[in-house]
Amino acid sequence: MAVRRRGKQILIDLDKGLLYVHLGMTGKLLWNGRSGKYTRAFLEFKNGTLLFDDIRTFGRFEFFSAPPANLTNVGPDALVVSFEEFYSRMRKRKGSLKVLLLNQSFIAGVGNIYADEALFAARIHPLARSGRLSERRARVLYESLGEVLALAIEHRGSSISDYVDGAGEQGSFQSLHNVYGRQGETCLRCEGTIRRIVVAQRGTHYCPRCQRV
DNA sequence: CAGATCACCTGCTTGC
DNA sequence: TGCAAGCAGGTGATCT
Repeated sequence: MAVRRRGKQILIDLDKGLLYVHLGMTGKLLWNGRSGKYTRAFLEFKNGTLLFDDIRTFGRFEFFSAPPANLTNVGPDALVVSFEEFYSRMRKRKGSLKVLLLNQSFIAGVGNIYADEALFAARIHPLARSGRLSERRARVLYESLGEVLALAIEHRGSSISDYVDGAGEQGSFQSLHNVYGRQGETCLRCEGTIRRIVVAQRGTHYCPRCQRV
């Protein structure tokens, strides 16, 4: 049984078929866990049971005996993509950078918090046009994104409320947020005040003073 | 086909 | 105190 990941997608190869899992916002996998109010699905194996719990039901837990070819129709993983590919594909886009970073077909694995944090680290305005970013600034963004994601993984992500993962642990990256959720507070890098706007239906946080278009 | 908008769902927070 | 309204977010459907 091989377990793979691409972006936010978890793919588990079974003897016959494929299990596709997406945790959405609040999903978690439990091995031999106790089923409860939020257990949405389970799969029994010879040596145990895989449970899928999900409070907000944004996740997916699907078994395919014959997986469709386009099941993983997402771009290269954000931690794997080369700068050359990142930049050349970015240049062809006309929309804003925030939207592009969230687009899983561009690169896979970046969520709302990490898009805001990466743009802040790179000093780039979330509404900056993707196709107009200089190569030098694109490289800063690329490196910032890698650093933000690596640090977040090291801290087991950002836990909302009292959410715990399948191992019963909380993430702690939320205490390291430099811009996400800090609207109205002073920028940690300059004298600006963090602003919150809505982009692509998502809360977007940035410093209007040190993040340039 | 790229981009924009809406809907889905549930627990927590806010306001009266 | 209690209850209603507002909010959060990943993605897929739908429309332009």
